[in-house]
Amino acid sequence: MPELPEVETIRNALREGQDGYPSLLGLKIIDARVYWSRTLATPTVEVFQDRIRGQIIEELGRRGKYLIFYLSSDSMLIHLRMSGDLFLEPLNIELAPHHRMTLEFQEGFRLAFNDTRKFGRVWLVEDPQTVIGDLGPEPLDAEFTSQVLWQLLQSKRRQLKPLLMDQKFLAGLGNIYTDEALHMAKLHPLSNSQEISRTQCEVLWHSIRQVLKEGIRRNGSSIDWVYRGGDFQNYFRVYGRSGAACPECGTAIKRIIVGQRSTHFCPRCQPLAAGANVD
DNA sequence: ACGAGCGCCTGTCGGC
DNA sequence: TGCCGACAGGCGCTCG
Repeated sequence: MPELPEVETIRNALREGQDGYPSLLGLKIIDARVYWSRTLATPTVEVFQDRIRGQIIEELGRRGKYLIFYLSSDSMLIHLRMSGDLFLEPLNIELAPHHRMTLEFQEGFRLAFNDTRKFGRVWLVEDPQTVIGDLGPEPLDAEFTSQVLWQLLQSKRRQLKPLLMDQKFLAGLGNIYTDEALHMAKLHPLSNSQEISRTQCEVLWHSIRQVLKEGIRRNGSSIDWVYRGGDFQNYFRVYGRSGAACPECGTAIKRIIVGQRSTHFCPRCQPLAAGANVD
């Protein structure tokens, strides 16, 4: 489910403490339980439990959509994929149906990784780079300038939307924030990366950062059965709004499939460059 | 290099 | 009511 803003929201909540629970920083993991073994990308359940027991959470980080727990001697990375969620709960309550893994603390509560669709993954490794080493730039970092984006766009010849969602190209954008950024930048999702002008690239760079920052400011989006307090879903310009009026010009938002993903855009605000033939 | 198709999973929703 | 397909915030793989 989550994209960069949702992961950042979770990271902040776990780092600062929430709902009467303290920050996880400095806490010792006294036990780990895994209820769906494939949730663990590496190592095996037995090794995971053995290695993580007794380690202290030193820091909580994020890279793209990965949440990173820096522990005493290892790093644990979590990717929530489509339906994953993390929350704190008392040790004594009954296990919810979709809990895949829990970490227990001596303070009497646990961190639960709940993941209906079982796509989420957890890694325990010595070096986080072995998991996140191939990710593209971090979009909100100072080093990610419009010039960097420009050079990246020029180095590829690909449809804009799948390219922006490619985590090796740029880390953190998913289906929602890509559609939102492309609408803000007035670019068609199927436009080719090499057709983008330097000026359009500048606007796209700004739009990507704008939608991500607004998502974070609103604590992410809450959709369907997953509600964690964010309200960015109430401010979507195009995502999930096919048939509704474009906030800029009133034209009906269109929905097409691009790269096997639902794609929402305004056919008037986001025209395809002449020559290409797509609705 | 690029894009399409499929697999991985469970659940919800709308149409008939 | 029941069934059935479409669809869901992701990503890795294979195949042209």
